[in-house]
Amino acid sequence: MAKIQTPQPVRGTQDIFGEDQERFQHVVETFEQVRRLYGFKGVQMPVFEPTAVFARSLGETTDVVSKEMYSFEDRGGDSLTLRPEFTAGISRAFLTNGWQQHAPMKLSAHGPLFRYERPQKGRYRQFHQLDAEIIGAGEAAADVELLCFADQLLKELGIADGVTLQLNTLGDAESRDAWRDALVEHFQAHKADLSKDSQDRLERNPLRILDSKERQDRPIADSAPEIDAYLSVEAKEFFAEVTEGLDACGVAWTRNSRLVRGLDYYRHTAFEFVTDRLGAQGTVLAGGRYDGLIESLGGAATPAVGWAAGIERLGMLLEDASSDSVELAILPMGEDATIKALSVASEMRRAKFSAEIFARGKFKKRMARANQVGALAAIIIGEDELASGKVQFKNLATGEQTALELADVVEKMWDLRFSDDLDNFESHLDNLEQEVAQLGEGD
RNA sequence: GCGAUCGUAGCUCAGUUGGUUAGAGCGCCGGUUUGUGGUACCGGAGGUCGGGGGUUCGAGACCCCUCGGUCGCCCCA
Repeated sequence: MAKIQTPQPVRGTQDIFGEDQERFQHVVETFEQVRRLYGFKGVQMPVFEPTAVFARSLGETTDVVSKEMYSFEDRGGDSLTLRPEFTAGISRAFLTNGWQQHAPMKLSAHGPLFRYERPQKGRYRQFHQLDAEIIGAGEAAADVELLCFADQLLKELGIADGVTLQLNTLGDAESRDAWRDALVEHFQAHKADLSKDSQDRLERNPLRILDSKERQDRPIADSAPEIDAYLSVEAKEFFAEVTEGLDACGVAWTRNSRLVRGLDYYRHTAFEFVTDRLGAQGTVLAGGRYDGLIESLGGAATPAVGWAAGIERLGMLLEDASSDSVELAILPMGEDATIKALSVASEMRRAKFSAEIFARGKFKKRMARANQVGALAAIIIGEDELASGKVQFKNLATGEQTALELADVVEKMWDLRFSDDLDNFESHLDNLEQEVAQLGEGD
């Protein structure tokens, strides 16, 4: 057979394995746990949709649609797009499945997303997000619940330290338009002093000048009119309800009146959980209220809020990855023992212990391997054991070794697992106590 | 899309102004010890020097192109 040059992976894609995979898995599992506490139903969405789902919802204006989507024609000639986000697809599903009858709906999803961007750390062309949406709820309590969910998720992941919730309001449609006009007027007046990039932004996306990184833009951006002066009474009231709710839930936040969203369908609440630990990709979880989106997809005006968070970025912030551990190592010696090991292994696995057979290489090496994977105990099966019907059971923590019937092994393993869990629990408690003590000192 | 920087073994890297068969540590496999986790010593496997082209008697090194990583910018749904 002719050999070909081994194909390289596609730029910006990753093979997630080992420690990275464990981090990834931990993020997803924690998300699934917390989402249940808040009553969010999981949904599975298609990975591709008609291009119109994203093009229409995003407004077909920006680079986003024209340059950063994976769009292609399928064999039937339809234009399809690999999903670059969850929100538009979920909104489409809400409309095409008649989910209005269930409103308000609390939905959560996670999976791969695709954007044609220049890869950097924490930024890939195929990446993965967690997503939470509340559709059909126009009240501030929905924003609060969603933010509490996000806050608790970050805390459960143990990465809330050094991550701050930045919060802003974009007001309702009239507030937003009035503010936008005032901003354009302000920037127009100082156009000559703006950076080249920001002069362009003035045409395309003036709100973005507010968070420009150009030094020369800062004075102009910082002196720009605040949204607060343009908020309608209702919008002001709405924002107050959100912040009061957050305070009541014990969610820490800071006001960032420079925080904006690029797209027109955003209303009221906008937020980002930001860290300085990931370089230029500091946003770890972001979202807002998008009351205008579902209407732009051809549905009835439907209020909605949501957020999304990058799984890779969350994973990078985790302290350390807990690895999948093997509880029981089985070391057979000789062919007959290997067969026996297979039956012992399945018996142990049916008893809900993770078990692994180490049959290759020197015996010494295998024992070392058993130790390395963190097994609580090892079972040794050789000719003697085959004859006697018992196995050697070795506690790898103490080195203590005894001959046992298989039924007794199960019992021993329960004991070992229990005391192991207890140890972990106690050291976890110690850590918590230390943290509490430090908090006390800080005050 | 723009700018910068890097790419040598599974991993981290060394490789003198271009000069014979490309090295080290860790890891892996084996031996001293074919029934016990550590250490030591000995041995072994593993490399299209990211890829292609060029300059040269000679290229891992120099030049061009290309692919990929990283860090910014743009964008960020």
